[in-house]
Amino acid sequence: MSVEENAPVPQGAPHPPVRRATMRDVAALAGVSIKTVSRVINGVSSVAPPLREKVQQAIDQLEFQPNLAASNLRRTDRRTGQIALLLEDLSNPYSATLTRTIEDVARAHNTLVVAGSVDEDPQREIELARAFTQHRADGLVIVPTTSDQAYLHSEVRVGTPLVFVDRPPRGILADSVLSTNTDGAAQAVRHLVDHAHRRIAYLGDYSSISTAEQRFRGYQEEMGRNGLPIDPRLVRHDLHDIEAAVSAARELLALDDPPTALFTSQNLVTIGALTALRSLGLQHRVAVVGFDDFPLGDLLDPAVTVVAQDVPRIGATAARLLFERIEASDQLPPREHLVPTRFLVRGSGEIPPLDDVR
Amino acid sequence: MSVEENAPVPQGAPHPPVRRATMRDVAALAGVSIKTVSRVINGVSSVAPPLREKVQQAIDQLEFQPNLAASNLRRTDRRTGQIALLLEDLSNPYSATLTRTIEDVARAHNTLVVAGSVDEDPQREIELARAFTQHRADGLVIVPTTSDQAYLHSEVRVGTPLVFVDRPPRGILADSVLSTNTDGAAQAVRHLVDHAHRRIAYLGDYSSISTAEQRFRGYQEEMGRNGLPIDPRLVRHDLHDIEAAVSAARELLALDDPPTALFTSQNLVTIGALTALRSLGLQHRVAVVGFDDFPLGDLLDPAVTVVAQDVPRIGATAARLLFERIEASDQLPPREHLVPTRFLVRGSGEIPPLDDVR
DNA sequence: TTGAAAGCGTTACCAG
DNA sequence: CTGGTAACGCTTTCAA
Repeated sequence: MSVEENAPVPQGAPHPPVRRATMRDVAALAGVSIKTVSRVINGVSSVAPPLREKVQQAIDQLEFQPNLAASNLRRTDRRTGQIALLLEDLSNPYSATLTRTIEDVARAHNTLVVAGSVDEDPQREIELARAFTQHRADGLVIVPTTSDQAYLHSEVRVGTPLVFVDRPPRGILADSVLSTNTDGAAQAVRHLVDHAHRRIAYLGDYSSISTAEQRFRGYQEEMGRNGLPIDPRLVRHDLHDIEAAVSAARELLALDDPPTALFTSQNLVTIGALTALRSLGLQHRVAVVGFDDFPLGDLLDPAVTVVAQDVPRIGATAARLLFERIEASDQLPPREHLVPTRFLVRGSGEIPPLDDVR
Repeated sequence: MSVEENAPVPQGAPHPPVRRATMRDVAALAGVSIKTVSRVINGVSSVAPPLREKVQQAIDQLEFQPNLAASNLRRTDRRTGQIALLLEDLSNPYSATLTRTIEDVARAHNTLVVAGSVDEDPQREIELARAFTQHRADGLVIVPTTSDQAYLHSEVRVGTPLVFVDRPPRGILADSVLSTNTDGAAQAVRHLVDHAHRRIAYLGDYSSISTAEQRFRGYQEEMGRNGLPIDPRLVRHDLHDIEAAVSAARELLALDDPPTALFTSQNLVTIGALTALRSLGLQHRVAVVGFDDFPLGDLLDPAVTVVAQDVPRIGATAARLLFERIEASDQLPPREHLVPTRFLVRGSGEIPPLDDVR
């Protein structure tokens, strides 16, 4: 039954843990009213220095920590000091970087970040959004997976700030922050054309994803502008993971008339294509330009030429928009923000076409 | 006073947003008491079906969303349904994977995850911990940066579950989940020795970091066990970023009697060393074994042999320990959990030593 | 400058 | 099975 006498303090002591001190406890110990304690904690000026001193001592002695939830319940501004992020997958670099950038802005606004992974599962998106709503997050940043976000109708109605990232909202009007997907893809194709390629393959993610669709459009349009026909055998949609991309790339390269260059519309697809090329010993013979940068893209041999999304800027923009709405009184109409992609020339996109067999 | 009649609903409507419905509103509309609404929402069985039906209709009509903060304030179990993570940096793969794994466990416990980056700044750690505490997170997972966590004393006292990851707690007793750093480092060195290396350099992070210290110990001990002397010129501490590692590696390789193998004790240091080797054209001549895996480590040429931490298992273990304490009534004494590293042979660690000039 | 009372949205307790 | 009343920990309102 004895308590450890020397530090450190053990976790899970045999006794029921001590109750947290409340303002009432502090007030009692300091011999003042609860309201005075509140004033001291909130730094309201109108407290006489000696009183303030006594209260502060009581706070320190009791190791008092105010309960923000209780505080916010009564406060006029009704802010919980938390914003929520609905992400594709917290563990992928895009989501992780986005979260980090938003966190930095949030910190400046004295706000914490709660995040969840949706994993391209619409049901999960709805559940997560509901959970965040019931926790009364001050605002939501959403990388949507659902085809329609009308389920957020009631949140819009009560004025919860919403910012969509990567993919625009459907069924509701809200701010969004998007990359210039079509332009970026067109630039990639143009780069390959400028390097004398004519048989350029497209390897893309699920075509139901709006970004994939836009990137494919950029590919199509740029091919057209250069008078190049699109060989349907060189177009592969719906590649969502490395495995699928490896197989698709291998099949393309096994054609009688294989492509001399690959445009891969997404991170994992690029990695899959590179893996396939490497296994065939073709990594220095077939050109590759990928959409989305990835870690160590510059350490590979050849280094990978990519259309990089400016994720930090996307995150910062989204966070800025969100806090503008959280803190502003007058609400402006929703806007769509475009963040330009950056083209990073690093080697794989500058490989010349293999000599054709004519 | 008119409401938009057609979808989509605009964000930032000119009218002041509608007030959220409360249980009181639902009760009034359904013609029942607030308590009955509460029962319906919490799925308590003892509500007559017809009543339940009426209440449910009112809930749907008003788009009522319960306020969890208010609920938790009154509830006996006092859980907020949120756990907090104090991480090194949300955007690095270790932190991101850890977060994701913990999120998965948390989801099964109907709990959300709020996370923050400490950036190796002790002051930031303390501030973040205080913020999480004031939000009354149900438990904390901490990758500590401070040298002493006595500042968490009051949290331990009131029984907030705490789990330390990657580095053990100091100044308090709490659960921890650690990798087998010393063993893993020793295994790396042994591997190099088995491949006939004798001049093996150590490149490590800040020696103040306990994991770096342990990994260095593993290096020392294994060198000793093999009767190999440690040349102080081949030991470089306090390399915390890629830049520093590049410089250090270049210096080592410029020695009259350079190392034939490098053991790098951390992610960024490994990348720096590889960068230096590549720039010198030595990537196929000098062996490298790194601690910590990194994305695409298997796509480089040569692929990188590493001692990989099992981050998913670390995260799952930490989350499991946390929820055991959150949900258990009887508290066991804190434990230290060791998660074994995995040795991944991929190429860079199997390069034989260059012929010495004797 | 200080404090008493009411209230935030919900659940606990105990009658009916 | 249902509801009234008190209470959670804090801020607001208003009076002293």
